[in-house]
Amino acid sequence: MAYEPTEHHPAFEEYSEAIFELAEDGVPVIQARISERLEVSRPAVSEMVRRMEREDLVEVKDDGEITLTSEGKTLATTIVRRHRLAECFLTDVLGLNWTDAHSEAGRWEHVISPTVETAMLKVLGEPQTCPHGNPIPGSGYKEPTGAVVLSKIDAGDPFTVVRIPEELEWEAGQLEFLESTGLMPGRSGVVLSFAPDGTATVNVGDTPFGVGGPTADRIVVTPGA
Amino acid sequence: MAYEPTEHHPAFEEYSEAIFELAEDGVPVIQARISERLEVSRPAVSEMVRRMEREDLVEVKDDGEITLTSEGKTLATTIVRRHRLAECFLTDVLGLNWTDAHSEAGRWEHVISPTVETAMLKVLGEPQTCPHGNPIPGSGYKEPTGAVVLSKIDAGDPFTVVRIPEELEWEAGQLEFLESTGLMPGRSGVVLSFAPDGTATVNVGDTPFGVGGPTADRIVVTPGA
DNA sequence: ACTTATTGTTAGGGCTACTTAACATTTGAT
DNA sequence: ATCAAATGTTAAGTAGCCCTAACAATAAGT
Repeated sequence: MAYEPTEHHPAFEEYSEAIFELAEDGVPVIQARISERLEVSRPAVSEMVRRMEREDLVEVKDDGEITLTSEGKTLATTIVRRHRLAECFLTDVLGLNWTDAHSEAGRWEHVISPTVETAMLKVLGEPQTCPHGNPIPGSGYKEPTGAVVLSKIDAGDPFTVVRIPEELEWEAGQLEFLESTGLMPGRSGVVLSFAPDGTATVNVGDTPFGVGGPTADRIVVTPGA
Repeated sequence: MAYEPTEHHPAFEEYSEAIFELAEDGVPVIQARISERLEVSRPAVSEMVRRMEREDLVEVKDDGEITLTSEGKTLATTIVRRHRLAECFLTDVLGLNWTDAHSEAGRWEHVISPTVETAMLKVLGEPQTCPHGNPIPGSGYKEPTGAVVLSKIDAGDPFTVVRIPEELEWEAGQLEFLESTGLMPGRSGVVLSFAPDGTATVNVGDTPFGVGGPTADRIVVTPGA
């Protein structure tokens, strides 16, 4: 019981998070992209953006680009931090797999209080990234220098996975696939070849497998083993 | 993100839980009591009860008594189980105090999935009660024979705390008080005296303290140390 | 018996967050 | 330059869950 609402409406949390992550992924932050990511209609986004503007969470530039205000950024980083912390917690403490952890964290992020957040940080030993390698805001994490996307690695060269951007986590089956192949942060492998359509063939374990062009364009790696 | 709704509306979860716990506490389950516990207006309860009746979660007897259908009972015990499991988890794994654990669990109960529930049970070693001593539905817990309320213990006699009913957990400051005095499940003490108004003076540690009549009427104990 | 308190219901709203349909505008491609 | 695609907005409506005000019925107290 005690269905205590959070300081901000859950929808505001959700939209702020989406805006933050789109920017993080290098996607232009416009209403249409938010509509796609949250799977809501464009009018719904239009209305929410207006409300968030009124509440001083976002600003809309003349060209339609949406940016978070400092208040909006605070909200967004709080939710993203809780999301990624929850993912760590769910995998490390509760033993969930990558995929489940991601979807569960999507609900947990809205109910984690400052008290619990602190307790989780302590139990986990102040992690700096989520299990997919994405930085936990406020942890002081610095992405390794020389990080590039997988598709930039030359055929024949080795690489080490840095992170799976949030954008890919949303594609159905993507996390399952990456987890099953072992293409996960910290793992090293070799790019065997590239097909004309951009598909990469890589090897991080026993068996080579193909990674689609758009996916290889997003996965962040460092050159070398 | 991924603000996935649970199978049932959160409000249905909340109402089912309230109904279950009122019955558990021996309070007649009528709309007025639900209204008080959930702190919503009577018309709101009236409407929700009608909707839950339509959805086959509850039945309303001629005298106004509300009972859960088997479907309603399933929902209620699920939520109560998750609530109490979360309380165990929050205190044992994350180190929260009694009071915080109770209010946090009020939100957690709505986001815990079957997968997480199973994982928590495993990590906690299949607990049978929450930190306040209330049974976790499905755990097979049996209340000790001879359990009575504190006010039934004779002055001068020893007792051991069994549980703090859910009803008391909702009173502001109650859990803080009980935790600070050490009047918690498993702890033993002695009833020193009863005042004419029912107030009990008890000792479970160094310093005797008073427990109000209505509270003493609810706390469940077993006679003996 | 009469008054008061308790309980449930109607009626009339409100707010949030969503939907579809329709339209206007902008952008891009050829 | 033109046609199509992409984008944002209005309008109108829905569902969920809540509110106050007002009223009717029942239960209880003196």
